[in-house]
Amino acid sequence: MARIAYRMQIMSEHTLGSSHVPLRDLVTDEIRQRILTGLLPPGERLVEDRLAEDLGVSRNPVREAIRVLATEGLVEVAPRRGAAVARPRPAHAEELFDIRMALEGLAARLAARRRDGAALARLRTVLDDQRDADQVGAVADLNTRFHTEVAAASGNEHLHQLVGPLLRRAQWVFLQTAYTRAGESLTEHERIYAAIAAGDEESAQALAVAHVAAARRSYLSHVAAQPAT
Amino acid sequence: MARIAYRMQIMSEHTLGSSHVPLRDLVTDEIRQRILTGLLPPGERLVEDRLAEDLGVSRNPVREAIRVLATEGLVEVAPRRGAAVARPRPAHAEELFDIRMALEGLAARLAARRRDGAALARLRTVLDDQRDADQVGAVADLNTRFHTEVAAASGNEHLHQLVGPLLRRAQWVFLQTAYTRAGESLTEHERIYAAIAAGDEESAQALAVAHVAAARRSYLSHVAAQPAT
DNA sequence: GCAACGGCTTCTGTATACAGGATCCAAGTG
DNA sequence: CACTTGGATCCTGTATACAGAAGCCGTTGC
Repeated sequence: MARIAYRMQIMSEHTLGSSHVPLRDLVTDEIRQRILTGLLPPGERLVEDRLAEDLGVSRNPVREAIRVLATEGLVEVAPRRGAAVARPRPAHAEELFDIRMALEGLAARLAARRRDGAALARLRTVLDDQRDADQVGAVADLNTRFHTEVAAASGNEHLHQLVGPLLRRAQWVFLQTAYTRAGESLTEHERIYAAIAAGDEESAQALAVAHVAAARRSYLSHVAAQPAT
Repeated sequence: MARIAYRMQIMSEHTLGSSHVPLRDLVTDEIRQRILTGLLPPGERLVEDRLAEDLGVSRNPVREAIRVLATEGLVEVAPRRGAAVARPRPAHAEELFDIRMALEGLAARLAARRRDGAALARLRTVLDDQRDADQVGAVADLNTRFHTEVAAASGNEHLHQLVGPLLRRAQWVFLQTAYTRAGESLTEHERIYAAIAAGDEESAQALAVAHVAAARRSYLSHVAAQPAT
């Protein structure tokens, strides 16, 4: 309750009272964040009343948020039995990697073709932040952020819209296995950035695909070494 | 109103009273269908009260349906100003083609790798239906259906889940330009099917990509010849 | 004649209310 | 001892209610 109310406050101050972000959106973000950070673990039931009371709102915004999160794939709903945080199965991680290679490769290529100045600047900023980051949570967020920005830099709105949820799910799956790969990630990101900035479509795509493929290999050996928790 | 109630009836009979499909899902399907068939044209405002009365339900299921359709990208919502059927911009069509080439290429490859018997049988059925279809609406639906089934045959759940909405949007954009490409489509589908059935990953992917690329070229020349309606 | 202002209408955002299915526990029965 | 059965409880699905923002329209002042 306090939390949402607080953020609402911040929002309205920040936007000079113009925008009036609907509660439902704040609720959606909040629940998503709780899932992504592991505060709501996989399998946890999302009881509408409890969430509503916890966030200090009525059930309606919570319900709408749950529908949205369900179409994003973060929660699973069973009719008349309610929603629960989705349980990522091992196969899901592999599936995600396949898709990410295809889409992020495309995104990098399009970004290189486009070479949009503002987008490149944002990428540069993320990379600098990534270099300075040291907290585990921040590292993961910035990693996701970089990939998101590449998708944005592609100029393909749909692609950006698709990659967003995909990356969130990937980050979440990683979270479940307490796995990161910070060092290599940064240098590979730098290479991808360089290729995009140089307008080298071919390299950009190849590097992006290789980057995801490397993450996949690393991830697979990680889960193999440390099986089901 | 009658419509939804009727479908509810059918549903509950069909499933022997076990499933009890929530109204919200029926409402979602109904509105989506109305958008996809053009009954609700782009830009049309989705006034909750009117939809609710029209479908014989209250506003809540309608609201939840709108949120879902919004995350699918079929409707656009402006805070405090309500939802409207999305307006596809020309650039969107191109964006969709890029993404479809990447994802459907991947899907065809994975399907060829997998060669699942049941999935192949479903594909075969769709192709046979497609050969017999003659009504414009049916042709478009079956075309979409084939692509969806390929995604399903990939065995990659996420991919299937991603490609579904994508195809719906593509079909819808096509609808706006009153464009189809039935003949070529069928023969190309047959080739893709053959490659998948033969387990030829490389060909399957190449053919799928070429198929979408051909559709793109054809579409672009079509809209060039017959500009903005 | 035109622009600013104020009230009205419409619609969204949010809360509350109520009905009925799902689940669980306990007691009874074979 | 396992298995069913009845009821109580929890929770979802759906409807209704109400407050306040956005847009519209007529009016008023210049």
